[in-house]
Parts: sequence; structure tokens; C-alpha cells
Amino acid sequence: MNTKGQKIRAKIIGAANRLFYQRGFQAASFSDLARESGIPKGNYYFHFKAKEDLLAAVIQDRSDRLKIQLDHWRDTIENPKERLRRTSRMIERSRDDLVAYGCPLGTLVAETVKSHPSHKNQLAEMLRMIENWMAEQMVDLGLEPDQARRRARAFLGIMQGAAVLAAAYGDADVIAQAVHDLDTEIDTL
Amino acid sequence: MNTKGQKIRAKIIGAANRLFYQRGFQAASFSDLARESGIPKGNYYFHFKAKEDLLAAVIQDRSDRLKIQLDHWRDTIENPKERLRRTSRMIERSRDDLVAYGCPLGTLVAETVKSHPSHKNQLAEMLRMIENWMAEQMVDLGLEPDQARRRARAFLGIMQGAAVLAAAYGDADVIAQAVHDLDTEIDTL
DNA sequence: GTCTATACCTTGATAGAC
DNA sequence: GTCTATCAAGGTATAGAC
Repeated sequence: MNTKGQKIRAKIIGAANRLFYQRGFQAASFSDLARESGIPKGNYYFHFKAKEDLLAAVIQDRSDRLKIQLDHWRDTIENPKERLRRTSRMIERSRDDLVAYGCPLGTLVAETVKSHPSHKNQLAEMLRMIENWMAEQMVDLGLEPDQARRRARAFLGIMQGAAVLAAAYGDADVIAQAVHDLDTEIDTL
Repeated sequence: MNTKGQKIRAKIIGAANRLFYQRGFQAASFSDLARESGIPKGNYYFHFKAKEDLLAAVIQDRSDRLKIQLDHWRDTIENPKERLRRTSRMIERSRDDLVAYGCPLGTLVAETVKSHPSHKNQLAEMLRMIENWMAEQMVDLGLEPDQARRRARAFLGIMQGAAVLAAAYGDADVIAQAVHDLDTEIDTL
């Protein structure tokens, strides 16, 4: 009988995923979640011991889906440069959200590093997943592993920085510039 | 008789400045502030109508001091490249705080863009102040204004991105790499 | 397994004594 | 001008009916 339970659980995670992103983890209350998801407040505590456990599940969910996406790109795209370009296209496509709410990962880092350090490892792992993936593609292009790691980290930093500035300025051009800069860097690899 | 009042006000801003950075704006309560500053809770509402007004004063205070710093560098350092290098040295010097709490500006952007949009302009102005200042030095180096703005924005993005990753990874090496990348970029200007 | 009602606490904010 | 006492509101979390 866990199909129904799993379904409600997934629905809760889905609603929390969106609200934690759009309002922030601390600011999103269970009342908000209940109202927007249609699932009553008390129900949350059957599926998750505490709000922090719900956050952990949300991060895990994002991580799982990111992994699927990265694996898919790696397995279906032959050209390493083209694979790399997918990352810049990803932030280009989500630019409106980035302007409105910042990076889903980066803003969560900002919150959790101060008040909820228990989630830092989960978030760091997710960022490392992206970094490692980009480094792999660079190695495929012939870069030395050390050099690849450095470049991959710089790429990730550019993305994170662009998300912060885009949100602060409320200006999608910041994303456009970052995408352009990343793409021209990829060309020179 | 505003000397004493101003002094208490300044003391409140000082304590809030630190706690808002180390714990985050939402997470830092008046009880925390009262305990750490020694100034009783009720007193805060004589000097600031609401918590948001205190935040506005804190940001203004940071902005004022940043302006003084940038003006000072502009007026006392002859070599434009050396002026630019001061910005990378600044993040290098504060790297322990960046690792522990992220960027004082960037993390505040992450919080306010979602739940307190009224402060976005203040923060955006502060970031633009840095961006404009760096662009000025680049123009002094002979870059076209448009090109200088693009590069300055990229520089600022690298700093913000490095702060996010350093905090997420809990690793000061991220800052070291960003400083190195910035310095070598400055060399090529 | 699901939902309702509620306990308990902390928060930002206020009223009024000094 | 400064501080104490307290408020109403809203938060997370729980107990227990269904």
C-alpha cells in the first residue's frame, strides 16, 4: 500500500521544491505548503519527521534528477564541446527564474551555510557533481585532469556569480553575457 | 543631545551588521541582537520602526564604508592595475569569513530577492558601485567603456561565484583560485 | 494512512514606567 | 531617551480521531 503513500510524498516534495525555491527555505511555512499543495499541514509530519528532513528530501530529489540529466547528455551527445554547451544552455533557458529567484542551489547554500549547516554536504555534493561532469568533458577534449578541474570550477563559479548578479540587478542580460562568455571559452578549449 | 542617541544607534547597527551576516537576516532575531549587543530589545524600536528599517540602515552603513574605501584607493594609488588588484586582495583577506558565511552582499541578495524585495535596489546599487569602479580603472587602462563594463561585470561575477562555491565546499582554495584567475586577467589588460 | 485540532514556543512589535 | 513587561500572530510539531 505504499503506492499512494509514495504519491503523496512525491506531491509534497514537488510543492516544497517549488516553494523553497521561490520563497526560501525559512520563509516557506507549512501553512504555505499546505495551502498551495492542497495537502493538510499535519500530513507532512507523517512523511517527514521535521522541516529539515523535508529539505533533505527536496535536495535529494533535485540531485537525482540532475544526475539523470547529466548522464543522459554524456550518453547521447558525441561531441564533448556540445556536451559542455548544454550547461550554458540550461542557465540560458531558466534565465527568468534566475532573475526572479536566483540559483536554486546557490541561494540554498546562502541560507543553509549560516543557519542549517547539516545540509551543506548534500549541496556541496551536488555542486561537485556538476563540476566533475564538466571536468570529464574537458578531459575528453584533451585537457590535463588538474587543468580540467580548475577550468570546470571556474565555469561553475561564473554560473553562480551570474545568477547572483542577475537576481540582484533584476536583469536577464547578466545571464546572456555569462552564456556568451562561457560559449566562447568552450570554443577555445 | 543626539550624540548619545547616535552612539547607541551606531552600536545597534554594528551588532546587526555582524549578526545579519553571520546568521542571516531572517534567522537573526532581536533577542539575539539584544543578547550580543547588551542593548535591550525594546530599545531597538526607538531607533528603528521595524526590523526592515534596521536592515536598510545596515546596508547603508556598509555602502558608505565601501564608498570611502573605493574613493581612497582611487585617490591614493597611481597604477590602475594596482588599484584593480586591491579588489582581489580584499576577497583574499576575508577568505575565512567567505568560507564560513559567504559574501555579505551575495547572501543578502539571496535572502532579500525572495522575501524582502524592498531592499533589492539598495543592494543592486552597492554591487553597481563596485562594478562601475572596476570599469573606471579599466577605462584608465585604455579599454573602451562598453568593453570595460563587460569585463568589470565578469570580474564581479567571478568574485560572487567564488564566494558561493567557497561557502558550499567549505574550502578556501576556491578563493585562492579566483584571486589567481583575477590577477592573471588583470595582467593581460 | 490521513486529517483535525491544538499545544507550545518564539517572533516582531507595542505600551507605558522611569 | 531608555528600558521592562507584555501582546498578538504565526511558526513547528504533536496527539489522537477517523
